[in-house]
Amino acid sequence: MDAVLTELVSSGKITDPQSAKGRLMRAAAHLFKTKGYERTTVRELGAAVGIQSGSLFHHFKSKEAILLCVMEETIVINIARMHEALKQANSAEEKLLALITCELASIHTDTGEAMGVLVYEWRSLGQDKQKYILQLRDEYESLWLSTIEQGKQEGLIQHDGFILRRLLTGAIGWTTTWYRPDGDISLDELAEQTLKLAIK
Amino acid sequence: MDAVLTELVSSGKITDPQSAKGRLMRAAAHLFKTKGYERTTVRELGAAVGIQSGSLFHHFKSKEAILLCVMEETIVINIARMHEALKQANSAEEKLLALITCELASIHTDTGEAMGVLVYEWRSLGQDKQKYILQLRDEYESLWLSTIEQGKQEGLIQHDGFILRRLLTGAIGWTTTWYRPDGDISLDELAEQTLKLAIK
DNA sequence: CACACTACCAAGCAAGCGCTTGGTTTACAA
DNA sequence: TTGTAAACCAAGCGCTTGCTTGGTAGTGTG
Repeated sequence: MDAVLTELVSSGKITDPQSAKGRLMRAAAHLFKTKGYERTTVRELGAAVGIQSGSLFHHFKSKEAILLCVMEETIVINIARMHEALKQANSAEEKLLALITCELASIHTDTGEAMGVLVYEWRSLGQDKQKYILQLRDEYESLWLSTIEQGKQEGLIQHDGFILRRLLTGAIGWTTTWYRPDGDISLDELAEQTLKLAIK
Repeated sequence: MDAVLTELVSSGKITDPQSAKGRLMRAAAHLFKTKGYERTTVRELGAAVGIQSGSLFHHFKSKEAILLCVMEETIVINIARMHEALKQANSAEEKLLALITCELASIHTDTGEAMGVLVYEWRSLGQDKQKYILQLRDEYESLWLSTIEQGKQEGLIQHDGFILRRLLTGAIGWTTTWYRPDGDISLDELAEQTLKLAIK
């Protein structure tokens, strides 16, 4: 558990991963990612943490609330980690690499399954919850856009900012389907290759 | 209906879009894309084409069979269109642009909804069907890889071929969530911008 | 006209779903 | 030791799901 995470837990902004609720959320993220939200039953969720299905509703008021909570906390964690990573970067190129590395890490380390759920299962939320999640991501996205804008001013980037960001979102997000961190190529190498899409 | 599509229909390789089955498949693609496969009921599918839910099973033996058929035919159509587009391209750069344009078109024209289903709903298929679909896409992918390889030999591309293809797959596929062909930027312009990810 | 075949309907079944309820155990503070 | 609240179980309710069944119009063929 890194420093950022510890801070978020002790300030009450996210659930302690050690707690019953936290373990349930990790199990839920795993099942939602591998089976999909709709195909995961509350009975499976209960069984995954060793309780009856009905007992889930002591912790969450509905199955959808579990999904929402998983998404919510993942965003909070990764925004915090992104801010932290940007602190140690100076030039636009360094910042861009930091953002890319951060986003790749969010997909391929501890929050990986939750991030997959965020990308693949947002339609399972009711419309108001979808808006709420989108709003949470806004802070995240504005960090990206301002960094890209800086890169354009430095002559590093030719693309339109919005378009480039969205193309990169897709490129990075898709790695969840094919990249394995324990394979031939390291996360940092993958980040370098991804950066080369934006600059040359 | 373009020439490629007409040929595929008359040779029996894909269902006539005018037929009852064809109309059902289009409606299914639409519902699966907007609501997701699991959240779409057979009653909705029936209602969408004006028949009872039970009558669906006269055309397909199961709901999953509808999903499979939608995916299958979309792949067949787009492989054919890709071959056609490559015929008119010579240099590696032209070929690459043709492939990108083709893939973008597959997502944003008539097969768009079915392509979205292909990307978002493959987990809803049983394992054997998943393998079958993956196998169908192999021909498609090998066209991409050989073109990228040609680009590398011409010094046009620096990236590793496999990695570049997968990054591009993600970048292009993700456009389904944000790009609208009737918006500010044309499909061809988007293709150009996408090409600039790979070459500079 | 008789026959066969395709396309459909009306009704409903068995199974599985999310969630509720009433009661019991556990943990810990007073 | 007692009181209280959190955490959980056992049972099952009401509803929806994919799919089946038995029967019926409509259409073309000999």
